[in-house]
Amino acid sequence: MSRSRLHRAGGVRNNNAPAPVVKRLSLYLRGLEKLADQKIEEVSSQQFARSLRLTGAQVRKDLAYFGQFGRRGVGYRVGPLIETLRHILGTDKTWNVVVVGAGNLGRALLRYKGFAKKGFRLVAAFDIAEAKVSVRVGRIRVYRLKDLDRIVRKYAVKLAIVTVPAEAGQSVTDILCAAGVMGILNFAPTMLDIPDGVAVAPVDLAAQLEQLSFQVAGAKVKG
Amino acid sequence: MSRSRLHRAGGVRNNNAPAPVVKRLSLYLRGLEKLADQKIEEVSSQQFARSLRLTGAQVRKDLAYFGQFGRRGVGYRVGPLIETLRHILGTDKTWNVVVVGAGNLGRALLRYKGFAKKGFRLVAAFDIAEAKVSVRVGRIRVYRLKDLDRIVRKYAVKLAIVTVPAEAGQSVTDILCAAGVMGILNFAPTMLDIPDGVAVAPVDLAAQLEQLSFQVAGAKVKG
DNA sequence: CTCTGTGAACGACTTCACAGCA
DNA sequence: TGCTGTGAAGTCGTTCACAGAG
Repeated sequence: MSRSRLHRAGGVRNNNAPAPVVKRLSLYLRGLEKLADQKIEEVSSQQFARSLRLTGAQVRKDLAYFGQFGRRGVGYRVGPLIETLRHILGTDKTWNVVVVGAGNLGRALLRYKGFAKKGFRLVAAFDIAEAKVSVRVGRIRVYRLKDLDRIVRKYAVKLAIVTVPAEAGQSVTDILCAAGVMGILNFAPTMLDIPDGVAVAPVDLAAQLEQLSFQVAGAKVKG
Repeated sequence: MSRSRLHRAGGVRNNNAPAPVVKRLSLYLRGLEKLADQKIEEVSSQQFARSLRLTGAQVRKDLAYFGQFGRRGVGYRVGPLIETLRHILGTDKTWNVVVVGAGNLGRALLRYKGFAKKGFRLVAAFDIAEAKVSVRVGRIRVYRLKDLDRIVRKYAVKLAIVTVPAEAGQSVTDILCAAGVMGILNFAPTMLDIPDGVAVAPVDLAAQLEQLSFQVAGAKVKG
């Protein structure tokens, strides 16, 4: 394909890329942002891949799922590619996000600065414990669960972070989905039943440690 | 293989299973623990798989990487399989773990009860900020970074959780590896250089939200 | 008959290798 | 020459389907 209209327009293809590719897009974006901090304006797939412990071919093929962003003989322009990836990932616009569960983890996430830099704005938190309700964590207020529907609609919230105990995970999820939330970052160590069209990203911290345990204990067997 | 010595001894094969299989092992363990809570003692691969949104064949094949644990015509015994999976994952013994970085996230993890249930004991935390040093978070004390080597050796710590800013990730990692840590759960949004034999599990929370953003924004295009 | 364990078939992702453009 | 974009080849994981045990 030579100098397609798509390329000139800066358009983005979406040939339903495999999930692993989309996962790496986030990694690429982070890597590119680091290069931009270093005032590096151009990078070849090879150079860039090395810093991520991948291969140039993989970077090129991954990006090619979405369009033609490189320049032959040169490489990729860092700034424009950052813009493009943000557009693909949908983070060129700001997302309002709520946190359900104002326990230790929930409060820590409410204070975490990293989300804002990536285009996510935490707008409210929710908890069932009266003691936690109405207080502020950082700038964000903790509401009663019964206010969830109202607030989610008011701020057009599409993404939620769930940090409640496993037992409460499903009921909270039902409330979120009913209110129109379309994506859930789930820290509750339980499987959530969700309607079609809603996405869940599970994060099981204990399971992550288990994986390390396996690798460390297993290495002993081999070596 | 019929009634092998391996099976009767309750031994565990390790035919270097693929990473996705090992990842699911943690999921299986969680699911089985839930069944055990419900006093369910036996389960077929089919039944079990349904609750995890997988197929029976996949569950059977995954487990078969490590041995023969089922009974034909019956299914799997929940209790013994839990023991087996813990043994495979290395969590039948307790691991001492340290947390480096006593910011919001680090402190939240220090208070998180879920680790203990899975065989991980947090023994100490570390931070560079003098204001955070010497205080206790829950039962765990926060030490100066210069005490890390001593403490890690004293408690034979092999696993660490890193919750420092991206810029500090690498230097903290070097100190951990020098002290003998073999596995790092990394919340710092940066790529860590580690010696051979050391394992890293990266957890990029902002990237997880990006994945949801992609799915939610992308769904709009299709539907 | 039920359900496991497992080769064989299939499909998905990655790597290779090179044509084509700058 | 240098580097991208991409079919073709190869590898890895999943699903199928059935023999065999209980």
